[in-house]
Amino acid sequence: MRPEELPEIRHLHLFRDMSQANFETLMASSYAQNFPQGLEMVRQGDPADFLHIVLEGAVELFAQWSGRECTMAVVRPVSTFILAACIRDAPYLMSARTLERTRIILVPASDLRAMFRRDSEFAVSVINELASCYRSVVRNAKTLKLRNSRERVASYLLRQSLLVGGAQSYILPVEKRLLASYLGMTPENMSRTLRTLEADGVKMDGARVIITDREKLTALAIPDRLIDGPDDIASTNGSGLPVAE
Amino acid sequence: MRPEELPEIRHLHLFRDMSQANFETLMASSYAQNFPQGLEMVRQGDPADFLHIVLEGAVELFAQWSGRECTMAVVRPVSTFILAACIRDAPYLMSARTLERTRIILVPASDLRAMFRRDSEFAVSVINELASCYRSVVRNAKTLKLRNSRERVASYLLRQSLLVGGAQSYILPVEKRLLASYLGMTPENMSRTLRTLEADGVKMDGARVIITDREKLTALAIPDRLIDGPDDIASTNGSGLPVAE
DNA sequence: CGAGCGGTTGAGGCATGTCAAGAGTTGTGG
DNA sequence: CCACAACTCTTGACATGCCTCAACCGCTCG
Repeated sequence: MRPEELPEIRHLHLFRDMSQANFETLMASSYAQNFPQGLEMVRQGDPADFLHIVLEGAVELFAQWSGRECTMAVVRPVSTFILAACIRDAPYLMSARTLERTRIILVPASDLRAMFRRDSEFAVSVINELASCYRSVVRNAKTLKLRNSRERVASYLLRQSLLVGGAQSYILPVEKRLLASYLGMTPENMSRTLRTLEADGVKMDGARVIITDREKLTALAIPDRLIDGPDDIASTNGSGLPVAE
Repeated sequence: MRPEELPEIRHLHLFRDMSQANFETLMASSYAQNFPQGLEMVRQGDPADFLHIVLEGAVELFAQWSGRECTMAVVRPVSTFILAACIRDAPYLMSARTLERTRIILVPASDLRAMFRRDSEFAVSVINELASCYRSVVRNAKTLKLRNSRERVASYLLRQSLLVGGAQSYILPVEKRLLASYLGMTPENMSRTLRTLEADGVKMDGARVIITDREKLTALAIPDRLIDGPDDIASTNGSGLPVAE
């Protein structure tokens, strides 16, 4: 692990409040690894041996069942993932693959579990992290059950705009097919939906989103702080897809 | 609060490992309340002032958006709910209403937050509880995105059978319309789906479920431990709908 | 006994998925 | 540098899953 990386990790809410000595202990047993693009680094069902910290690149978390597959989240630097599985000492519920060349820090789950028993500040950080992540997934479930696909797309596009400072135009942070899977629809349906949304105040130009009538788009998306944020810790990471650990 | 209720609460994983003195302190600042059937006791968006412990009755957690509404979970004794909101000192993401006459213990959120900073055993319990709940919701999201409504019904019916000891016949723990909402479908669609499932090894007689061909039903449901369990702590409570806090 | 509610059934329509084909883009190896 | 392969994205045609609206049954409870 490069010395200049330690402050980046230390800066995470999860590691910010623990003692310096304990942080160093935890990092001493961890190690870095680089993965090429498109590599499945975690397979759902495997025992959760390591907390993963993304330092560079991007990781897709996805789930599989009966030959089907769907994107659950995208994790970008600097964030952690699969904390809950590590804590429960249970199998991963999701698989992970790299979307780009990616650099990861692996923190042994057993050391992690030992550490929050020793360092009560760290325990409090873990509690806050898990509570935030829990709320993110609940929000996700709400949008899936309460909004149709058209509304999900609209609210995603609007929310992304706010995340980049309310910009009238921005570039999608992920491929459309991945976004479609994340939003629970097929790429074809997504493509058609984007076309019809031109009548509702948003237009695409390749991967560029152009909001032509924010009021109209807002009327369709009906943003709700109990679904779309404002976010708790850790749910924004640049991909627009909340971190699910 | 009745003295005989304390051991029931103490028995929960969440409160099992803290010191007796601290448990008593926490309970001393809590109080019981009885609600009639059909009362909305928590409204989404309200500040989370109390952790709720269900001692008797049943509580539905549901979410609303733009005039629509869906059931997120049902909580039965003895369980807690809305832990995460209390920890984050954030607004409730879900509303709650009683399905029956219900007795609840209210634990002030501020005392709760103070307590896990003082009692490190309690902090570890909170961590485990949150991690379990997180995993429950992820499972929930997986079933919503990976299975169609027919498969969700089939796997629910099969899973319930296992929860009551692999019984060939059992009574639905909740009304069908509520179950439909929980599974993300309309009551009409649920009714029709149950009818067609007769060809797949399960038959209804009112609220009674009769499994006529377990193998056939299993082939349709394709149970998966990464979606359907085996459960972590706290996800089984008799309703068959995982507790979402 | 009648109102209200849960459940069921039918008819019809819309939303979404599936299959297929083609355009555009990217990456790779000759 | 170009040709080709692989992939994303788009579009069309079609099938179907699911919802909506409406009516009716049966039960419960005031």
